[in-house]
Parts: sequence; structure tokens; C-alpha cells
Amino acid sequence: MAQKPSIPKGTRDFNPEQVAKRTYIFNTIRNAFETFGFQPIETPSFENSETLMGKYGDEGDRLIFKILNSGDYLAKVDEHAYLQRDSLKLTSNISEKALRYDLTVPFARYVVQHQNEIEFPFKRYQIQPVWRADRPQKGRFREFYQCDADVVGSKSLWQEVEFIQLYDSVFSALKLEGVTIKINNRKILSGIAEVIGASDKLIDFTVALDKLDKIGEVKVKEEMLSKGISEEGISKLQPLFTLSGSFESQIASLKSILSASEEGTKGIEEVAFINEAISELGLNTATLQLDVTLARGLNYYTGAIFEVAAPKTVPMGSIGGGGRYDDLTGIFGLPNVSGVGISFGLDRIYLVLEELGLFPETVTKNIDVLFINFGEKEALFCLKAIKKLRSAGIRSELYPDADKMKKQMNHANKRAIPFVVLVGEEEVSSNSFTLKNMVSGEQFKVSFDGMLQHLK
RNA sequence: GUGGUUGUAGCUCAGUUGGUUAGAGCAUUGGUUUGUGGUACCAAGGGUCGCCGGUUCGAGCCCGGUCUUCCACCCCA
Repeated sequence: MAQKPSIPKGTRDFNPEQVAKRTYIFNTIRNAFETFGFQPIETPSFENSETLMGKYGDEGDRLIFKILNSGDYLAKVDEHAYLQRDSLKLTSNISEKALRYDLTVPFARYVVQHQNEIEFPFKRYQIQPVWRADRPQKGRFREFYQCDADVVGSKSLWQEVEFIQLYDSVFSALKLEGVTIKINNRKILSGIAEVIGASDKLIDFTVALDKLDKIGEVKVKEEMLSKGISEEGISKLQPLFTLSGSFESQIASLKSILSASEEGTKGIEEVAFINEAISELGLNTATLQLDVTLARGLNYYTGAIFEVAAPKTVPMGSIGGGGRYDDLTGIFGLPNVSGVGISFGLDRIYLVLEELGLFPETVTKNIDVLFINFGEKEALFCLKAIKKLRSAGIRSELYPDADKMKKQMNHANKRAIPFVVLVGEEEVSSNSFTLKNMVSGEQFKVSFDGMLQHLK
């Protein structure tokens, strides 16, 4: 037992069935991306540390996997930092590379680095694994796939409208109904902070507000107070806590709350514009919902913020997220390039589809027919037939050993192979095949053409 | 990173207040059946009880550490 090999926590092996199911999701998403006009790129699994560090906040830095320098990495460390056990300083000494934490920052780096080759607006998609040194939980892994689509070089709100349709399109294709696309706007949050006199505490304020549906109104207020937001300001928020009703009615009440804030009003107008367009265009299976408590990725989002919630029947964190970032490439030296994008969490979508039994039965690829092996002479006869079947597109194979029939039949059963072919001395001499249907148990002797007809 | 939780055969799990040689079902292998699978019956193989240490005459069981699982924080797909 002690010698039994294992894999690091938060990572997984995938068996053939799981790979087939994952491929099904990948293909569905990729198809939608391409239908919407996005082009694929790929970036390295690891980047220079300075590309990633400081882009996701302190919390994010902690969760980035650092790669130890090769060679005698201790030789070059700062003596003082080493003696002081200053991990932070030491890290930059002994590690110069880090595993990709998401796909957005590497994309921003890509855009800046290749700015002269790119035709803007640039619509790219990217499906690759990312790594986070997080503690695993259900639906949280340390290695998982993100499927991102982003547009850079356009400030048009039509992009936001397109992304909502893209979400709807993918989840409809996956037959996952009841998905909620939540939308908010950084400008609305800034506006609220402004109105309650807490502009300088925007992050603290939104982090607390974000927990509303989880810990409730009272605790949210407590947290805000403890972060130094005034009682008077919090009382101005009261209408926010009871905000409900249709998209339009929420917008109407927000308008009055935020009338004093120019930025907040701008945010409301944006959200209203998107909602009107979506109402006009319609969604197949998803629902668009305004959620002013939604506050993710504030380190770089500047406009729209998206988050996709799984159907309420499944306990699962968000299965997608995204937003607009007006100046992400600024940190890499290319200002004034606006971007907006969304991400699909493949691993979580998998868990949701599995739980709801939504994978089509056909996703698992299997062979169509197994030839039972009776011996050398028969095997060669079978392989000749198999060669012809394969060129006709029938997935077929010969059981490699002349084992007992029971064992070979069992093997066919275990693999749920629909047909077996039995060729013994008798069939060889009459140039025929005994084809057996493993589901019904029926079998009959046929010519090669007859067999081909049945298997097609 | 903080707090809690879990680990016994390939898989799912029993295992009494600490007491002989740690069990079951499923799976595997062989047989009843040498050209017919799924069903049934018979038999066999398979475990240093996650790992390291401690307490004890004696530990799967108690204690500490560690890894893993899941959960709540934090954060997030």
C-alpha cells in the first residue's frame, strides 16, 4: 500500500469514458467559439513570474504555482533574505517562472507582444489547463481547464451582447437548461460606493456585498462596518438589499439610488442597453439576470461583469465568468486597448452534466465488432475481413489470443461491444462468418457482404 | 494560508469497552460447460488496516505528526 503510486492533491487521471465526455464538452464549446468568429491561440503552460505576479491581488499571488530555478538555486539567493527567512523576497530569488494561473493575463501579454501582427478587433479563443495552489473542494481543482473567448480592440457594447448569446448558445447545445447568466457593472459598484461615501473602500465594500446571498443582510452590514464604512452610508444601501423584481424594475430603482453619481448612471445605462438588446434577440435556454451584488475579478474588470450559475438543482459554484477590462494590456505597456471576454469552467460543467445525466450515450467511442480468435489459421482469415471492414469505416478488431471462448465473449461483454464474429474451421472452409448480436443474442451465418450490410 | 473531516482487499463498506489467525458483497481466476457471453452453483487468490512515531503485556481501534479525501473560511472556474 505504501508503495502504491499516487498523484498530487487536486489533480486527476481521466479514463477513456471521462476523456470522451470531456472531449464532447470541448468540441461543443469550440464549435460555438468558431461559429461566433473566434480564432484559437495557445500560450505556454508557464510564464515568467513577473508576467503573472501582482496581476491577481495578494491572494492570487499566493495561489500561483512557482517553478524552482534549475541548478544550484540557493547559490544566488540574497544572504539577508535567507537569514531573515523572508519567503517573499526569497521566492523571487529562487523562482523565475510560474505556472499559468488563468488564460486572460497570458492573453494580454500575447496581445502586447504581438501587437503589430494582430488585426484588431482581435477575437481569440483558448482552451488550455491552468493551475492554482488552492485547497481542493468539490468542483475545485489545482489543475483544471478554462475555455476562454475574448475580444480586444473594441469598446462596443455589442460585444457584451454577443458574449451573452455565446453563453446561451453553448449551454443550449449541451442541453443544460436553467442556467442563469448574471450581469453587473463595475461602474454601478463604483457609483454605489461613491454615493455612500466609500469610494476609497470599493474593494472592501464589494467583497462584503458579494456575500449577501450567502451570509445575509445583517452579517454583510457588520462586515461593512468593520471595514470602516459609515453607518450613515450603509443605511443608504437599504434599497439595495431588497432589490428584486424584473430586470427593468431593478434598473429603475437603481437609477434613483445612483442619480447623484455620474459613473453609476453610466453603468446603469450600459446594463440597460445590453438587456434591451438581449430582450430583442432572445435567449434559447439561459436567463439573464441583473445582480448588483456580483463583484468578481475587480482587480481588472472595469465595465460589465458576468458570472454563470448552474441550474439551482445542482450545488455548484459558478460554471463561467467574465467581464470587460478597459486597460489590461496597460500593465504590459500597451494602453487604451479595451477587452471583454468570458470563460467556461470545463471541469465544473462536466460535474453538472454528470449529475443531471446529460451526456449523450453516443459520446463513448467503442468498436463495432470483435472477432473471436480460434487459432492461427482462423485469425489470418479474420484479419483479411477486418482489413476490408476497416476500410469501409467499420471499427473492428481481432481478439489477440486464442483464449477460451468464455473469456473472449466476456471481454466483448465488458467492453459493451455490440457484435462479435465467430470464425472457426467450418466458416473458413465455407468462406462465411457467424455474426452474433450481443444484445439480442441472435446469430446467423453470412457472407462478407452480408456481414458488412449488418454492421453498417 | 486557518479550522474541521476522511482513509480497512481492485471497488463499496462492516469490524463490539483495546484481546487468538481482520470479514462481507461486487470484481478477478479456476471449475460445473474444450464453438457461445450476461444467470446460477462450487472453489481459490488477494490486506504490514494511508504512512511514520508514541502509549500499552497487547493497537485496525487510543495519542502525536504527515499525506490524502471531503467541508467551512479566504478566494475562485
